[in-house]
Amino acid sequence: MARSPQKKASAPASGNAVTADLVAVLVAVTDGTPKIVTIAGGSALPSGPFEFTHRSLQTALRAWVEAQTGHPLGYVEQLYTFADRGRSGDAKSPHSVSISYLGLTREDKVGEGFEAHWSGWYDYFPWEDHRAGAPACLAKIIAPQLKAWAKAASSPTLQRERWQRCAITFGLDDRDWNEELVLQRYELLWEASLIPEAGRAHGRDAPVVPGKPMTADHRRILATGIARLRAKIKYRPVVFELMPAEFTLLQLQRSVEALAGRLVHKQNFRRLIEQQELVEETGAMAADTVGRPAKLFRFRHAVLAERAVAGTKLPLSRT
Amino acid sequence: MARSPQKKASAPASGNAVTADLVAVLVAVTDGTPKIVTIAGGSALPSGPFEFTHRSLQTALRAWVEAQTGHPLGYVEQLYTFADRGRSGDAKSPHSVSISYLGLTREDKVGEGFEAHWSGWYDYFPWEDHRAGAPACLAKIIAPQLKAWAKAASSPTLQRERWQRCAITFGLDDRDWNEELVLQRYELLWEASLIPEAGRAHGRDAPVVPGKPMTADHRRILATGIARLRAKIKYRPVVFELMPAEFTLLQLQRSVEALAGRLVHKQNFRRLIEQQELVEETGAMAADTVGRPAKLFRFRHAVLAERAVAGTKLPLSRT
DNA sequence: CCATTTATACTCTCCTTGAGCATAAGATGG
DNA sequence: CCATCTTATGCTCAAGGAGAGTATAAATGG
Repeated sequence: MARSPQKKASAPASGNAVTADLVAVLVAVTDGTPKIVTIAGGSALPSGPFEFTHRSLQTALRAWVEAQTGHPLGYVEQLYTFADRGRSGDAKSPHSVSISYLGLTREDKVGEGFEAHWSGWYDYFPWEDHRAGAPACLAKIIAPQLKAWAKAASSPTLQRERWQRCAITFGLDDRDWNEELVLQRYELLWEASLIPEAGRAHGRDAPVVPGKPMTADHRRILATGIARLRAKIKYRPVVFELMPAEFTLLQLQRSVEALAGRLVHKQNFRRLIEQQELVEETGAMAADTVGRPAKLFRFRHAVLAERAVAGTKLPLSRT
Repeated sequence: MARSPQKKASAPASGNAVTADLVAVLVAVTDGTPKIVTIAGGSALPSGPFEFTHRSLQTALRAWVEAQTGHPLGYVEQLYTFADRGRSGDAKSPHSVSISYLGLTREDKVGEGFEAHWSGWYDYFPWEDHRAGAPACLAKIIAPQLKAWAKAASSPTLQRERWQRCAITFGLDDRDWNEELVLQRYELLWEASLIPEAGRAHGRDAPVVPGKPMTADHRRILATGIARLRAKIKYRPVVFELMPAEFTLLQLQRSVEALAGRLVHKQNFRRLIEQQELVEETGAMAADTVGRPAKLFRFRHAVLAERAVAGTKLPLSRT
């Protein structure tokens, strides 16, 4: 337990040595697929020890990613810090604080000859992609398993409460799907022992929920990152960090949809983008297109000064 | 720099020992004043080393605060993790990672005989309280200083950019005040060397911006906490963590206004609270009141199940 | 020319939000 | 008892925004 304040003022105490790790969720969107940098065959997020030769965590993360990709990292945001005991599964390992970050780039910026590569994030969370309607695995696998878990509660009241939580979190029983609840959904599946990482004693069957697992709590960190990004794109112009220099409005829309995991109304999307003056025409038209050619746009960097701080909006509001 | 991923998988590395500190922003609202727990005569936030006898950071923080106040801590949320080198100002001190938390309680829950006591948070950020209109210090002191700082930039373009940032962030030049930009405002004042903690070489005058300073970066952490809370009350029912069991709608409104630092339209506030069914009547009426007696309400804890996750709203939207 | 695909311009309705008016129900001082 | 002050509470209204649909334009490949 931390000492109580009357015993000390504010100087940091010594002793209590731990190690500090950085874990990064590095996102890109290519052809309507949100991707993340993974290592170890897609079973882990890139991570490494933080070294204090840097002025700050942010600096360290940028330097690390730049060394890996050869390009500066666009948007960076701290996600969460974990310090759970035995986090690595080994109770004897030194205690470690893991500081996770979300970073946005473009896929083409990854350097050569690295173990790291890009994996689609829906490989890890297949139930999160609702662009073609609710995924089959939701109704066929997840909902029944959650129902069974709810039924297994000790009292009828608890059973009802459990199921209500499941229904709200996963949009079951005709409730609306809320794409921002990525972390809550993952944690609920964990609680119900439907996630391999939960590693509890299971009955006859191993957990059957689809989705690729990851080392330690990396999938939880990824869930945190996805949730944060899905929330962020609605009020900050961060999507543009994931776009090429020039793009059509449909490409932009597809990227937003890829991240949010749901479709948006095309005309309304354009209306919002244009009325906020987030983009400007380049004058050129898209070349390789099917159908009527679209104008090419570029991000108006001026808005970063005008409203980086003031907020923007995308048509992804709760219904 | 962190090692690049191709050299390692995901097991935490040893070496690189640091210490982990917890720093807490513990908030209560009494009589329309938002307060925080401070130590050292109000010059620091409560902080202490994290010990790994706890399962998680959250657990450690709760235990620590409970030991101090004798009551469980209501809402807890992680704020940010700092690991800046020389954070404590002493380059030779062991490197330390500071993990900050926001916690909500009630003032009456503080135990006896502790150095810790409550300080009004506007003592540290006088320019953040706009309930009685824009504070005088904004126009009289801050705006001129910022203007001088902007003028001091090397080129006309830079000068304009600086001033535009100032105007947006502080709502100058007839712009709207955005109460959520607490951290950006503090950082801008820091950048302009108008904050004692910035500790740069100053000209003839010491910085003159009003507001009590704090040790190290504690005031920055407090700014982060205020900003987070101001954002949060708009879409999560967290205000109730700060209210007594029974309250009138006006009391609730005053608490929201205290946190947000701005007034809200009374009738619209009630409309929103009631139509979301956040509260229920207790049947009793407020006793010690002036004017027509108000009904007493209590928080409907059912909404935590119904929509803890789904979101709520308060009439504090951007205009 | 046709169907098909995508782009782009409008329209329409419903709901939310900000704001104000009006009335009710207490206390207080004369 | 009345006038006045203060707070509570109910109701209306107008403007703007969001969701959804219609219509037309511009390209492609038969």
